[in-house]
This record gives sequence, C-alpha cells and structure tokens, in this order.
Amino acid sequence: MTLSIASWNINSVRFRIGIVEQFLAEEAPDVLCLQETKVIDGDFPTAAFKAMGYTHIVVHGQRMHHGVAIVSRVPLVEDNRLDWQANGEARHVGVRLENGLRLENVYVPAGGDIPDRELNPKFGQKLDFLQRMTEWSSGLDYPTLLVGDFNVAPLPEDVWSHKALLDVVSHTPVEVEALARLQAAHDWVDLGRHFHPAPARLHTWWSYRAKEWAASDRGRRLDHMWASPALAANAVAHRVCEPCRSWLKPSDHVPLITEFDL
Amino acid sequence: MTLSIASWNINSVRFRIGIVEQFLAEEAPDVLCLQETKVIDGDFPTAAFKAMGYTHIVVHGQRMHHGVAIVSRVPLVEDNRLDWQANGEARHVGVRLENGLRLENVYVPAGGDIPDRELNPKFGQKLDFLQRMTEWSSGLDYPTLLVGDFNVAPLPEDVWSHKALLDVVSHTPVEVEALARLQAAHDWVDLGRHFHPAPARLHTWWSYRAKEWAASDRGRRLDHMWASPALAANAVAHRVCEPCRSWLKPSDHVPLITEFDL
DNA sequence: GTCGTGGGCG
DNA sequence: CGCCCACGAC
Repeated sequence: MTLSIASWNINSVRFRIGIVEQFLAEEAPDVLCLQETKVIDGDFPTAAFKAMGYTHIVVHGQRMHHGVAIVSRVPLVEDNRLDWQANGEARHVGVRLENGLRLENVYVPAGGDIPDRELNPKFGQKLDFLQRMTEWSSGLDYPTLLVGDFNVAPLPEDVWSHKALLDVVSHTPVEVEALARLQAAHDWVDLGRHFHPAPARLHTWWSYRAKEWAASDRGRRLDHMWASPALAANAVAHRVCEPCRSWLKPSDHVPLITEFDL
Repeated sequence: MTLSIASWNINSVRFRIGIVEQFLAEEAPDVLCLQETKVIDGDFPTAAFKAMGYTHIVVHGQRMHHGVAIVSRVPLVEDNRLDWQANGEARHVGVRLENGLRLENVYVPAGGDIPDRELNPKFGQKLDFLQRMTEWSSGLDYPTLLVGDFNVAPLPEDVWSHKALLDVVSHTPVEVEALARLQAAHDWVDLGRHFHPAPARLHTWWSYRAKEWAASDRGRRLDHMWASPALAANAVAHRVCEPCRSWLKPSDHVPLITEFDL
C-alpha cells in the first residue's frame, strides 16, 4: 500500500481554511501535519476537515501563537505531546498510525532576530530546543517520520544566498551545527535532499515582506521531512508544492509531500 | 432638469468601497453624501469614485472615527466645514451646487449609552450639538438640503417599538424635542415622512448585534434628508434603499435617495 | 457585530 | 507583510 504524508506551516488554520481545503482537494494526501495553527483546540475547524474525509484529527493548540495539528484519512492515535522548552508552548504532537509508523510533527522556535545567546534569549531557547530534540531523537528505536517547520535552512543551497544569510537567524553556522547533531542522533534521512540533492534549488518559505517574492525568489528551506533510515527506504517520492505560495492569501510557507510504499 | 441626491452612513468607506461601487452602479445618484468615512483625507479612495464618473469630491475626514464626504457627478464647490462641538471632530461638510443649491452633510454624535447629561457627557454633547445646529439653522436664508445620520428617530413609527426605546438613546423624549426645535428653526421639511407619512414603516438602520436582523426587524430611522420649504416643493421622490442592508459585508445603515425636479 | 488602531510576533 | 489580540466606539 501507498501512504502520502504532507506537512505545512499554515500561519493560522482558521484564516487560511480555504486554501487548506484547496490543497487537500488537489493533492489528497492521506495525512496532513500543520504548524502555526494559532488556535485553541476548541476552535479548530474540525468540521471542514471531516467534510473532506479527514475524520481523524489530533490537535495541540494554544491561544495566539504556535499550535500544531495532524488531520488524517487513515486511522491514527495520539501518542505524545512533548515540550522541549518546558514552557507550555504547543510546538509538538506525535501520533501512531495503524501500521506502527510514528509521525512526529514539530514547530521549532524561530529564534528572534539577533543570532546571539546573550543578546537574544530567544536564540538560546531555539538552540536548547534543538539540543533537547537531539537527546529525544537519540533514544528512538522505532520507524519514525519527523516533519515540520524546523526554522533552519542547513545547506548553502537551501537559501537564496549563503553569503547574505550567514549571519541571519535560520542559516547561521551555530544553528546549522545544532541541526546536524540532531540529524546524526538518529541517522535521520533528509527526504528533501534525498530526492532533490544539492545543488538543486529547494525552498519552502518566502517572506511576506518581499512584495515581489516570486521575481526576487529569496526563499529558504525551513520545512523538512526526516525519516528513520529503514523508513526512508520506503519513500518513493517527495515534492515541495511551491505554487501554493501564490494562491490567494497564502501562507509564507508551502506544503511538502512524501509518498511511501509500505 | 432632475437631480438625485443620496446619503449613506457607510461605516468605513475603505472597507466598504465594493458595496459603494455596487450602489452607485445600480442607483447612479448624481450626488452621494457619506458619513462615518473613518479615513483621513489623503487615504480617501478617490480613484474608485473618479473611475465611476464621480469626479467632484469634497472630503472632511480624520483618523479613526467620524469623517464625512460628498462625491458628485455634477460640479460643486466646498462651502464650509462646521464644528458644532468645537472639538475638531469631522462631522460636517457643506457644498454649493452650480444651481445655487446648498447641500449640508452632517454626522450627529451618537450620544453614548446612558440618556443622562450628568452620568454620560456624550449625551450632553449630542444635545449641545443639536442646539448649535438649531442656532445655525435659524439663520439660513437660502435653499438648503440637510442630510446625514442625525442619530435620532423622532416619531413613534420611526422605531420598531416606541415603548421599548423610550429610554434608549436615539429615541428619548429629550432628543426628540431637541430635534423638533432644530426642525422648527428653518421649517425643515422631513422628506422621508413627506413621501412616506406615518404610520408607514420607515427604517434606515438595523444593529449589527442582531444576527437575525431581517427576521426580527428591529430597525430605527436615524438617517434623514431635510429640505428648505421652497426646495421641498421640487422634491419628486424619496426612497430608502433597504436591500443594501443584506449585501455582503453591509453597513448597519442603508442609503436614502431624493429626486428633485429643478 | 463590526469597524480602526496599536503592539507582539515572525 | 500579515497574523492574533486588546481596546474603544457605535
């Protein structure tokens, strides 16, 4: 059987429910992981998803910021909600699928503007978050798919200009090294680059602030899907749905989809 | 020649420019007076009006609240901006048409919630505003059309329930008496009731807070067009465009139109 | 209920 | 740029 899993930082699932429906209608993934839902669990637009066949819904939201959710056409059960900052922010939810696959959906902190632990506490929190994810990751002993907005673009080819972004949060060496440690801790396979090796252009985010985002194309690859080595062997396709960036009232992130043959 | 003049409390002309265009396309009044434009003069959507042939535009706006404007297909010149509160609020603008007709566009203060001068200063300011309009009105000696949101429903038949609203600001006896003095000061002809005498139902405003506004029909006649006696003799029709209340993203007020044969 | 504004955040 | 919220006004 085949299974398709998508991930999308939606930047308010309520405000953008229309393009989420459009995406599900066009791509029909079996499972969709959302980040930055920005909604408390009671206000999650459950009905819209159920009407489209996504009847299995696991939410972990909060007021105002952050929030993650997983909606699915195939059965799944909630497994855990981890708090890698121990501050109560809703940045992770994990589920188990019927075939035993674990799916972990995470929204890594953005990290503020200044790439300095002392001057900018948020930057330190981001690095600490990645370190605690690394420790968690090293203990995993079952096939897992880790997806979400990691807020780090690791490779030079993951940003529009390696040189221009070396001191910009999301692409600084210290973040890239922290992400490398996380990846090594479970031998995670970066499915994006597995299917589209560097130096291929591969971006998942374009700032709202650039009005001519398509023309200037100053993108970054902040969103990722990482698989346990055994699971990666079953991945048959991976793509970034870049056209979604130009839909009406878009998110600044676009969806990723991986197809598995299990 | 005939001349049609409309008046509409639009509750943000920028937010509702779409239905303003729809109204102009359908009714094509020669002149449209707007209240609660909620826009500073520099941000008034001039281009949209000019594109529809309303090339003569006189605005008197401010940040955030209030604001009035007159847009016209026929030539007119700004005549005055009166401040009947002496507090700088943009609640009036007057123009002269080529035929000598004066058109005065006013947005009377709502007056707050409690109908008591002592407990609620805004109520006193509303009564003072009407008193100063009365003094101004008694000195008029040229044919004038006074239009706008008067925020008073004078007759028992001007509200959905005379009894229920006797103590509700907009229909209290003290406001009704103040409006009667204003009317008497120039022998103003109330064109709404001139063409649709009581007890005919005649409402121009329905609260946003009643979701089933059409079914419950708890309206009030807060908007008016008053003519000097000599001018009123030339009025040939007057109507309230009630369907506008059910358009997409409506104002809580609907437009009024009077046609003159001059 | 539905505006505008201003601040937080990304 | 563009979301969420709090506030004040009507």
